Amino acid sequence: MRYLQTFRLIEAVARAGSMRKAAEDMNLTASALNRRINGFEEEFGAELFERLPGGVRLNPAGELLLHHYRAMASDLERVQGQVADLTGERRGHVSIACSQALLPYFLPEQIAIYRAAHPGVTFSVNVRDRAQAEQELASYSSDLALVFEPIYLVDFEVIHAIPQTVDVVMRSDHPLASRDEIRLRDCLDYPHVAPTHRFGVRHLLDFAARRGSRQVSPVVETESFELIRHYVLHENALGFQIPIGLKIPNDGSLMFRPISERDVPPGNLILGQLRGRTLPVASARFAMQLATALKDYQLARESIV
Amino acid sequence: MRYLQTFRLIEAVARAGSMRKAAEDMNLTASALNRRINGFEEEFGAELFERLPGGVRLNPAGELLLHHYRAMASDLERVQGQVADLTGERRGHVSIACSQALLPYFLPEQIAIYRAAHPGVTFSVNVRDRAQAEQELASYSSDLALVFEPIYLVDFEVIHAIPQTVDVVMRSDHPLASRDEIRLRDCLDYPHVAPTHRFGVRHLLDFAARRGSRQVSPVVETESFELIRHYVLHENALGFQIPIGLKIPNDGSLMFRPISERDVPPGNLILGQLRGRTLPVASARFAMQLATALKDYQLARESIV
DNA sequence: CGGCCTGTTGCATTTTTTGCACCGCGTTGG
DNA sequence: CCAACGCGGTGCAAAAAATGCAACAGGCCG
Repeated sequence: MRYLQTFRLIEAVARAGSMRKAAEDMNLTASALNRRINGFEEEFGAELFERLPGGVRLNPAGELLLHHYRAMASDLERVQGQVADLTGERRGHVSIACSQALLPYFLPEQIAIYRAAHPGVTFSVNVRDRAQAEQELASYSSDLALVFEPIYLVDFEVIHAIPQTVDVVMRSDHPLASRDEIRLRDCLDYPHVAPTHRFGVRHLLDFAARRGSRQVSPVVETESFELIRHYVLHENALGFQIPIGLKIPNDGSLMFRPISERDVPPGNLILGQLRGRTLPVASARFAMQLATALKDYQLARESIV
Repeated sequence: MRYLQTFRLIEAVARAGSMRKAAEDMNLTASALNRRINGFEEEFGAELFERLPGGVRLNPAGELLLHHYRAMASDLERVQGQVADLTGERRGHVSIACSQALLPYFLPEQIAIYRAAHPGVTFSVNVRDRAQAEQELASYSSDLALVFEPIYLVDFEVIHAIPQTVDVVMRSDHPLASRDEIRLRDCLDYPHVAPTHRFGVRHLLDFAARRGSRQVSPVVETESFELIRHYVLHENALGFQIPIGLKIPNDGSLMFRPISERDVPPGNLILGQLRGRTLPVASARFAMQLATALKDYQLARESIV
């Protein structure tokens, strides 16, 4: 939409922190950009940027306007999707911010199912930790968030939630593999590999360990759950992950078991969106599919247990 | 905002039903307008109008887009209001759709109170019946609605409600003036003046009369409550009105008494807005003031009775 | 059929936007 | 301490976009 160009320029300036840099990014002369910004500010009735020596920065008015623009642009996309629906074929784009655990099995399968029914719909999958995911929603960068143990913010609206235990991942020949019930203290006695504090799994572990006057002291600390899963095969250490990100490999080399709920209570895997926002049709439908799939997943697990 | 001009043109075309008429309204040539519309349709990816012989009409896609525009324009105004707040002085505009009963006393007083505190805020007061008022909200033509007995629609969100009896308005020398309790059947035996069916008062009267196998048969039927109040002075007939629109005149010529609640149950005077909409600051604050004033008004009446 | 209204298009004109060169200013670094 | 650098802002001419005017094609009505 050409008429939104000014807003895109404002956004670029805000991002670059400098008119000249933004001008280069947007393939424009600094002077042209400068005049558009000044012109808009005059028309709008207020300055949008603080002019600092060395660049510019959004002032509160600019923040407000930029937020309005993002909300509006997102709503326009929704309308375009609805119109595309009207004309027959289903097009659109779904952007989702999610935790790492969803990457190996759950999300790829769900996206494939959706795209089989609606080939015109494209996807963006952004891997974000629980704090980033909600900012992602607030800035309209993602339509949906599927996150383990998010830090609840006011703007976060829960669509669906399922509990997830924290599981121990280990080699089949690990001493703990034969235990009926795995206690946290047993895990901490063996070498273990854990995610960093940014992740919900670690948060639950730390909390539970402190309660038992113990401490999580990983031999390897990482931001990658994929690394955790592979590392335990080498050192025969323990890893931690939520079950939705786990699947017993065919060769039986790896196995996983929940930590006793007496020690570590289950966390929540939560599907959410920005509060009060009307999602584009494609995203709204995908959200419904995810909610159903999560529900089915939970029912299946309960019936096994 | 100059960049919204295309949308304003689209709205004008939709309103006029013809590009040439709209072009005249907007001080443009038909050719220029035509090209802007066609250009936008191409950019948008869908036609907005059905081309009929004799003019154009919005198609569903156009309806959707126009609704998006109105919502967006209203949100932009909200942002401008917030920015004005930021820079110190409170500016803004409040538009309210209301029933006639609010015109003589309640609304003028409330607006004056608000403007005394915030001289920068201007007002639009649109008199609408209970059906129109909600369409007024849905098209973003009014921020607030204050209506007696509205027909609830899905898009209507109640901010505050107070009950209002249906009162009889009469001259002090009317035979019913001395009665302790006024029954509906007594009223219907005397010549009476009533509003048309569009109004909540009449709706309640009709309903109550049917229940008693009677019928409202006014000697004068009108859309103006002001006329009702003045007419009863001449013929010495009975009029009907809700108490918030009534005040005993100094000369004591006119008086009013509620109809027994056994016959006509009280209706609701309801302050509402469009569901889910974030109101501009000025409107939101005025709504809060109105809600408080309505509450106080109700408390004051209850303490008298 | 002819008048009348509709949306649409080619072309000249006007208005707006852009690019280039330059200014003034504050920070930075030799 | 002064020169170099990067910043936002401005005057002016060129480029681009929007507009007005006139004319065209097509449906409707008397």
